[in-house]
Amino acid sequence: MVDGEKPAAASKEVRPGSVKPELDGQRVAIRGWVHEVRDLGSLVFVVLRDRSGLCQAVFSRKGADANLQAALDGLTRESAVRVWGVVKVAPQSRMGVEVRGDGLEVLARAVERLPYEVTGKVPASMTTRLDHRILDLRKPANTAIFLIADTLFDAIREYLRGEGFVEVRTPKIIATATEGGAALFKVDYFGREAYLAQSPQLYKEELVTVFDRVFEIGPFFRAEASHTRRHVSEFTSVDIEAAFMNYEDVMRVLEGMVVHVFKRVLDERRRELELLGVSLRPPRTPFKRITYDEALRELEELGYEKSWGGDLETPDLRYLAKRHTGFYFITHFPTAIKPFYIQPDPSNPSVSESFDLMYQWLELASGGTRISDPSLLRQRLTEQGLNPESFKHHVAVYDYGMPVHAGWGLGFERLLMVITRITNIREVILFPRDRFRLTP
RNA sequence: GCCUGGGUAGUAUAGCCAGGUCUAGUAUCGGCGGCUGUCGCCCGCCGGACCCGGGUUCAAAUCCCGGCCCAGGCGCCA
Repeated sequence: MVDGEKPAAASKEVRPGSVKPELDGQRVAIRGWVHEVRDLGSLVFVVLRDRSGLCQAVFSRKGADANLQAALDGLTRESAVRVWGVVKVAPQSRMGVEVRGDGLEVLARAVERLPYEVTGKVPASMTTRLDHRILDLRKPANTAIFLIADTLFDAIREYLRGEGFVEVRTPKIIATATEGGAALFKVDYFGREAYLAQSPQLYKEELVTVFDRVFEIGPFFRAEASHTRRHVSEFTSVDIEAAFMNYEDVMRVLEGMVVHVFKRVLDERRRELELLGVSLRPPRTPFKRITYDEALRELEELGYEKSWGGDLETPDLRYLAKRHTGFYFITHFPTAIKPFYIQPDPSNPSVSESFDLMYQWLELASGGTRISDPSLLRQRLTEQGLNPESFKHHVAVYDYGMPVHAGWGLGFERLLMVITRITNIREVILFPRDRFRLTP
């Protein structure tokens, strides 16, 4: 930086993404990261980037003072810099506008040789991308995913609060397996055995007797050795639970929330959707609903016979997706394949008041009416081979006025996959944890 | 856990099936030089790699065995 060349006090601090033709003639200062440098000799183009977007600054070496010369000569990609100059409409530039640079200060220099091409000139494998995740996230299309995620969080909270839900946090370190089923991570809790929570299920049910409607957005853990594009060890769940509601009521909350989220993303994240090449349309409610029995019948029509009582497996769901594009619910699963807390249908106890929200063949959420009768709950615990003694704190709550209630859990990242059209869940998690990856 | 496929410069790949012509090609990258309108800038020169161990063979990036690491599918689930 040079005497007399410091940005004038009058220059306006702007982000790269807000350098628009409307600012023509304005003195600006911009902080960001060097996305690209194209050095033509006496003319140097520097593309600046931050989360708002890109802009081009152009510097002339002719007449540049020694400090600017030195800064341009030693400029490396991904360095954090401050650039100042005058905005000019520039038809000869593809962006249509650029900053005629007067000065450039390197705020934090990046090393010459990066392990990863942020500009995307060379493709990178998933492993390489995740090993250098911070550089990978700087790629505008990847940044876009998480700006959309930010809107998702906000839209979900906005919608659920609007429906009278109170945001809560339940423990992630627990003493016993909550539901059986999924494998849990064991942790050493001051010498005692403890586990990482796989869901807030029991806590959120208990909490409806206090707040009547609760929701939680939080991390949960599964120690399954799964190795697919839609499973990770640590994921984010959006959970709700509501007193005085049944499965049909919470299905309406769920589809309403999905539509609301789509609308907010469409309103606020046009640029990001464009970066991802996604054209979104909000789904229409009500979503299609088919029962488990109907699903079996459809499978049969498609030529895949399946005996009643088993869970719908991945291949089954893929077949069903041929008929059901977009969002749809599958309801009334056999009681036997559902967790102990699910309410059997009073008119036919072999099926339950349960549902899964599907997007094509991807399971996004599952939920249902919960058992509210204490003796039925104890009976179901025993039937599922669980020890009622380990659930005594939970079951006790049912003796203190537990009304009919219902809820669901939604995989946040899976919804994000649907919206961004990303097919590997690792890409929609900042720092994913899977069977093989614990760092960075 | 089971099944399939794969590991070549910092990154992404060609070569492998049909061993020798590979002192391993290309792109990107980094260094140096040139270039006043680039926008995947361009041009020239330079730099950098066969996952590890063993075996077969006159000869191994290439074939065989073992190991390590990874990707995907399934099961299970969100």
